[in-house]
Amino acid sequence: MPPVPPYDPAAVEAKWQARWIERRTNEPDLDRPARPFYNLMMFPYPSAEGLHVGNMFAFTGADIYGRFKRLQGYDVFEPMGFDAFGIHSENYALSIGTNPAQLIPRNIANFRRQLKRFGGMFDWRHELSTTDPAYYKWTQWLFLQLFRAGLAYKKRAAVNWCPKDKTVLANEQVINGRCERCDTPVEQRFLDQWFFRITDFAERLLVNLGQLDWSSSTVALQRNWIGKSEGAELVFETPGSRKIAVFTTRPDTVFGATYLVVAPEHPLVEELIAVEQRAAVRAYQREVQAKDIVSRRIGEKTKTGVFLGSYARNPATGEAIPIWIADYVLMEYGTGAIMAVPAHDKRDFEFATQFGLAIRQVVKAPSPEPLPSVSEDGVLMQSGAFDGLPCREGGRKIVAWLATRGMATARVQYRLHDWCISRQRYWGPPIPIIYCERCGPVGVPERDLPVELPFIEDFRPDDTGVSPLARHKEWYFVKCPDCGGEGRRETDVSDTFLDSSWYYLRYPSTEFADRPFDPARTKTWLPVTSYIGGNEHAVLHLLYSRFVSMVLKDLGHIHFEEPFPKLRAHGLIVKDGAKMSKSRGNVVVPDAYIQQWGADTFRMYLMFLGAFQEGGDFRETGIVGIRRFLDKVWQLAHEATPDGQLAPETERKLHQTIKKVTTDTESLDYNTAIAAMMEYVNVLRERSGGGGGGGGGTRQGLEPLLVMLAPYAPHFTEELWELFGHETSVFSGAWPSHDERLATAGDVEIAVQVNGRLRSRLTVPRGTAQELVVARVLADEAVKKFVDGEPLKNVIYVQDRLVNLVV
RNA sequence: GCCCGGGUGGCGAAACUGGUAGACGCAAGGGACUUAAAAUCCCUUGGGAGGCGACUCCCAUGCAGGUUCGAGUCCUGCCCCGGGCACCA
Repeated sequence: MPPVPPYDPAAVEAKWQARWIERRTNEPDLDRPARPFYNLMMFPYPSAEGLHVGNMFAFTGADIYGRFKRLQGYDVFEPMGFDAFGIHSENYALSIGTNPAQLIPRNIANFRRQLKRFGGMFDWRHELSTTDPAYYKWTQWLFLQLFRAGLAYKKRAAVNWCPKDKTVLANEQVINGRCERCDTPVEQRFLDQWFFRITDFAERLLVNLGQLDWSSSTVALQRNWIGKSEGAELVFETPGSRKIAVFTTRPDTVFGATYLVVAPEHPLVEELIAVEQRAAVRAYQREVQAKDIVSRRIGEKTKTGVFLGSYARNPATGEAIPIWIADYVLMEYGTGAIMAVPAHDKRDFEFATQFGLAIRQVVKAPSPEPLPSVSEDGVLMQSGAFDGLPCREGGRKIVAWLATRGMATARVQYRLHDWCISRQRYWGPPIPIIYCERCGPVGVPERDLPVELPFIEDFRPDDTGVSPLARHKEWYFVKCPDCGGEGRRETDVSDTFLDSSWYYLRYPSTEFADRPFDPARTKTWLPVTSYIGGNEHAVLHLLYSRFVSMVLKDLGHIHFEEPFPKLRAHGLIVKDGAKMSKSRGNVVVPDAYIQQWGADTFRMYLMFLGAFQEGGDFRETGIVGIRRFLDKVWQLAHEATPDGQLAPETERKLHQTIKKVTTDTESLDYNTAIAAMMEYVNVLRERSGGGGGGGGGTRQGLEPLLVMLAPYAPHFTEELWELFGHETSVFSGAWPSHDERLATAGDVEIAVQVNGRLRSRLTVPRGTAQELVVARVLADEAVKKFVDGEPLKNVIYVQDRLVNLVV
């Protein structure tokens, strides 16, 4: 027998990557697929550091699934692209003094090289980048669809402002109330911003969650984010007949409302200030405004607030109660005003204690507990005619009673806010609006799209609080498309999440310059068949994408409203127990590992690290185990005989392996699928008389293994598939099916217990009847010792698994 | 504080609807081959006790209880770790 050539991953992988391109292996027919399968993974942000192992872990897992579906006979479309706009890129570009327009293409080129090297089944004909004018033309189009449908509007809203850098900061750039770059305390500033009315879709976004086949963790994150609360709006009247509406989830506690709090920005504040409190209130309002948004929202230890000097009537008790302003009440939630029930709310209790306000208990908890007692399990007390009622029932009755006087309405409240899409920055698609002195804000007509982002030498944000685009005069001043009069462009760019909210629609249609997505292609390929990504995008990206799909469906552009009926979240790869990040300096780049071990080994190693949907800690010990496994398969294949019957045990193991690898790959349990293939290879090797020569397996035993292994180690299996004389790709083959009869043939070992404790084992043919098993067990010395002549009280028999004698 | 995960050998992890805990892999120890090393192959490996030995018994899945013939798995109450939300009324 000739010596087996060594397995040289670099050569094998280069050969097959070239051949896949030549043979167009990864390019499905997008127009006439027999069984379309859109295999999507979350596209990366092309950082300067390059693709890290976390990206590769995610993409490998998704790629395995796509290749698996391909082998099951689907026409799998697996595209890849780059999410390259945004503050991330811009800040990095600022820090190294390069324009992002020059930086990003370099980063993309590097990512593309890495993505090709790891062996993904990507259809590169359909690559896209969100920074490409051919792409963002349609991002702008999307904005205009929303604008024309009345779903985009402008509103003054608070932003974080660094007074030293004179720029708007994203929330992530504010660390402990200070600018992450210069450490200056950050302030709130109010600027006009574009918003999308996503809150109009809150209920639909919530209800639809019920029909989605998604990882439960992701569903929970979305549900929390939407944050539906059911409660009531109650009205408190002032002696001057001003009505102050409050939202509460606990209308049952209204008899315990001893004061009101309104947000410092509440429009009624002006009318409610008593003369003698004017100075104090003004000072407080200024103090609140000087805080940044982040630290205001993340509760501080001590509460602050000021008495307005006026009173309102509690609609239940008729008492006059004081009105305060405090920044623990937020203008953007509910009505911007609350009824404070210090006995039954932690925050109100803290505030009341601090300022010496009345505390009145109105709920009696089932077991005595100190105030504040927030449980809804108790019954009402000190609540007039409602005493003794359980909280929930009492709440409903109180609302009904107050409603007769127009003082209450049941209502729901969501915590979801409208989506602010404006960014006073440079690196994004310009929002396609022109402000005309005569016509107001006018959408840029479609024929004038894209509104190209001009190349600006100095793209730093400046002290005007508007985007650097405003400095580019010939870009900034334009004619109004409606009346031809003087106009100016909107200088804000849009949020990166708008770019990524529709990219899955673009992939199948990238070659069409005249439409965002081709109707026929969209009909064929969407919604996405399988979407795999990380939970870091569980909320914003996925929620915005769902919202955009709903809008496009309502406007008649697409035929579905849920873009991702099936979604799986992969786990996170961490390093030394911590998330990989540039600042921690623990980012692991895959290149060196691929260089040393090859892409196939490294792919499998990442998948073998732990459960795909749970993630794990990256270590390098153990890579060699995968390489040893591949070497064994390589050896077996080279020594394999062309034919020959499989031994019964081998055949049984093969069918068990097919069964397990099929179900495990389907459920993304890649680590156990790999383990099953390892077990099978161990059996083949025992059969063939160990390694180092002697026999090898047979092709019958190995070909199904190669197919099952192909999604995991695509280059490696192509090479051996070819060795076996196949002229087409292993991915043109068919996934093996198992024969249940063969998989379960043979003997089984049964556990023998006495009183639930394992005392012996017994090997019998599968399917042996209880009587026979029990008879043999009772004859067993090891068992007799424990039964000790006692009569059997009970015998538990689990077919083919266990017998338990109870004495 | 609330909502998700999770806690199993020296390490990464397995374990179907409750049914032989530790599959698979790493590391470690011993042996074979070799002038030697690497590579490869074979054996051992949760802890404890007993036996020359094939073996036998006890303990063991974060902690404390419970349900059950039987619990890593179900229930109750705690502790710890990771992630998300967070003054959301």
